[in-house]
Amino acid sequence: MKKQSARQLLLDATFEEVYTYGYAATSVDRILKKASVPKGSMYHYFGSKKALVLAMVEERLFPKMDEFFHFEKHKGCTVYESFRNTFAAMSRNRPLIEHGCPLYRLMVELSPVDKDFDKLLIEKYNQMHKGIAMLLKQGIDEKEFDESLDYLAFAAFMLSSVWGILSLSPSLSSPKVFISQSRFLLDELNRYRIY
Amino acid sequence: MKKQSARQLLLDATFEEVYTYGYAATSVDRILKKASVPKGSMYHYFGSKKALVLAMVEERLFPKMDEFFHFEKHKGCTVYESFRNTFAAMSRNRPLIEHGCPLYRLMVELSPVDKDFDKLLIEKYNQMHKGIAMLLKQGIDEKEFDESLDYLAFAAFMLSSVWGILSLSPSLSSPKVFISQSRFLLDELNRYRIY
DNA sequence: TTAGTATTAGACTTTTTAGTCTAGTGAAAG
DNA sequence: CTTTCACTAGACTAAAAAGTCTAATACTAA
Repeated sequence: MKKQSARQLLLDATFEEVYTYGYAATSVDRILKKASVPKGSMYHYFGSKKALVLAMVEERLFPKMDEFFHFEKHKGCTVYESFRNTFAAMSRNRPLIEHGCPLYRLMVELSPVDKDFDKLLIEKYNQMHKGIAMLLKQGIDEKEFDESLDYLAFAAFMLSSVWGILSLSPSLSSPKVFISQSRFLLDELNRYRIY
Repeated sequence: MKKQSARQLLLDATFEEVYTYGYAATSVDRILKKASVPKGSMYHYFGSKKALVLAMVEERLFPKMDEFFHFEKHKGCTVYESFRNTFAAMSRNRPLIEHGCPLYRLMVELSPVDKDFDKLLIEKYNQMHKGIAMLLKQGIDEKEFDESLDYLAFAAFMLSSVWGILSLSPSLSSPKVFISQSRFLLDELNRYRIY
């Protein structure tokens, strides 16, 4: 399928540019140059800069999120251990540690000023929140965690905290810092474990 | 001193525009219109858009931060209670809950791409981190908290988490959500209390 | 091969951007 | 009163922005 090649190149370049510079500071011309695609092609596939970036969010950013954040019970692990493993994997993910969470960065920039972006980004937020919450709930159901754990609230807290840590200035961010800070989340979760 | 009035109006308008739209999406012309100040005056006081915003950060945003985040031991309170009070006060601060932390939002947008902004914002980060850490340290010294509390790491975690919570999409943010999520930070701190 | 559609190409337009320039105004000091 | 200088005023410029347009080209199916 060579037919989609220009479209795919555009989405790839758009992800990189927006991840680096943010939405407002990204220019269509720079995307075209990076993708080596002429303007006519871009406006053939996408109606506007905004439409291009919205498509990029769905087709590049969301899948990338599923790669970064993997909240499922790992084989032969408790729920607690699964979170521990996931955090450890995140700390080893260079782009994530260095550039922060692409979804959250876009949310910080655009959610307050654009309801189309807000709606789309919140869809993914809800999905992730639900994923984490269900995993915590599973831990409660399987008597790993105490019933007093407010799994919905804690899932939201985990998301906020992790995004907060990841999206600090690159000068403040490193695998070690991520491990050190995320440990407090694990410790807090550990409070609810039943021995 | 009427002499400084145009300058002050510019800084006020710049804070509002940048807090709302971010740096890249803020235009000098809109600032001038909002402040009702002609262009000549602006370029008399400030050499460029960037210089204007850097001045705004120092003269408006930083003082605002000291207002929002008040990490000192409150009179007649334990350190734990002081944090609890500060969080409660933050949850009642409308602009903070609705628009997020202005420093963090700017850090997310600019730290990765502009070292002048990064340097300035990190200065404030370090100051706040130190303030929180010293307060925790005081709690350890006064036997309120166990020595095992890594006060530097926990102070960093608190900052990241609070910023993460505050700067979520406005659709996800509310006083209740802030209280519910920040409670986990207090619970975690509570683990280290000596009774 | 050919007709028809999808894609490419990039010059062009319009709007907006940051920033410049020069003439003027007003207050304060001599 | 007058000189001086900080400040005002906004028209102007140049660059960059998003988006349009038309003609050429490459596929694809008949």
